[in-house]
Amino acid sequence: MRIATWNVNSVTVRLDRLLAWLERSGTDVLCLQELKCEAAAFPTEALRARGYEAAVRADGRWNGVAVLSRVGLADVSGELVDGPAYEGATEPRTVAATCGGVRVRSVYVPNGREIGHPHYAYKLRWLAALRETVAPEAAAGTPFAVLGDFNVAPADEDVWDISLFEGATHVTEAERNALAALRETGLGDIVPRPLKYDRPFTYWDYRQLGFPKNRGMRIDLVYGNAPFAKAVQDAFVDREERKGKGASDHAPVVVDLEL
DNA sequence: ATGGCTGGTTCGACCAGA
Repeated sequence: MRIATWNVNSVTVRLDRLLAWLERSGTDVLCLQELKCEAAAFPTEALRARGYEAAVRADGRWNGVAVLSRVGLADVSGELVDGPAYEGATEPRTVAATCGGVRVRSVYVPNGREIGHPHYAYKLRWLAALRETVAPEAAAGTPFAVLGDFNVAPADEDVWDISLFEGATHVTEAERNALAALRETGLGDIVPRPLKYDRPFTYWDYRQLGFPKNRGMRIDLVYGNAPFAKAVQDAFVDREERKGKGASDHAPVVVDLEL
């Protein structure tokens, strides 16, 4: 089974590339983030025509997540346990489903904007709620993984030049501690192969030739429990999808499982 | 063979992304 996660940065603009990528990659289960569409505008029919069911949570703003599956889609759940609100709204940033015997949760962790900004405190609260929500599933004896855009680089080598990140979000001790607490529920970091260069970056800024110069970050992560990790045959970043006109600024992370 | 932002919204300057 092939499972992947991809921040598509607007499913509306990216639909043709999404459909082409699904066919080219042969992905069975795909966790999507940053849909930027209303739930009613999600391309359910186009995906169904290609054999994929979809669990979608979206509200038309800068978030929105989904799980696509062509191997079954059951036990869909949305909200975090005691999940925080931002400016009074509970945002659609996660959805979980069981697909072909694997429990997956797609996450789009809040960006944080700046240290000290209310969005940064929200990000840390959101990660704490994620930990509480996934703890029982992580402890299960069946394969489970949290996949998505975590907006945190787990270590200094997960950004192209750590010296440029002083005082910035995505690399702070508090954010990394939140990831460590998440892993303590029984989840391990499934680190993908980069396919080119030495580090498996998953995001490159659109500006200043970020991709050609490989000024990237590894912020799209796959955290799997022991039964999931045991089934992993391969994992890689599909950087080909970052190329060309009309690419998302994130590349898909692909994981192959032998169940 | 990869190119100096892109997408969405308040319809066109501004916000958010990271």
